[in-house]
Amino acid sequence: MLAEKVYGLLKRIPSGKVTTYKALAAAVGNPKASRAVGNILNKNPDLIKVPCHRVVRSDGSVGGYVLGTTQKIKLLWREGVEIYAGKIRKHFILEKIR
DNA sequence: GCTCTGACGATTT
DNA sequence: GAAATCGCCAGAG
Repeated sequence: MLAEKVYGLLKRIPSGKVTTYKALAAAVGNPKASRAVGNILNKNPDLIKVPCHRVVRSDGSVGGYVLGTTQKIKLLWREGVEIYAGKIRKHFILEKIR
């Protein structure tokens, strides 16, 4: 099950860093499943256990969030991630997951 | 089990 | 460089 892996990997993402849907998909062995990954996070069963707000789009844009992108950005800043013009600074993007 | 959906990605206007 | 287009995959109905 892809969802299981995704959640597992997400928990490994350190605070102050973010990752992309693509990297996440690649990490589970399916680089093209980025879309599916987003779909999974969207239906995220445990918003507390899984830091889904640390996942952004590969182009640097924030992407979506159940509580709204605004809230998402807010959370990221709180963790030390800088975002300008709705774009995540690439320096904070963890493209390789463990 | 088939069809539709979507928090995406890369490419092409 | 922004917007539309096509392709991809895993869940949900």
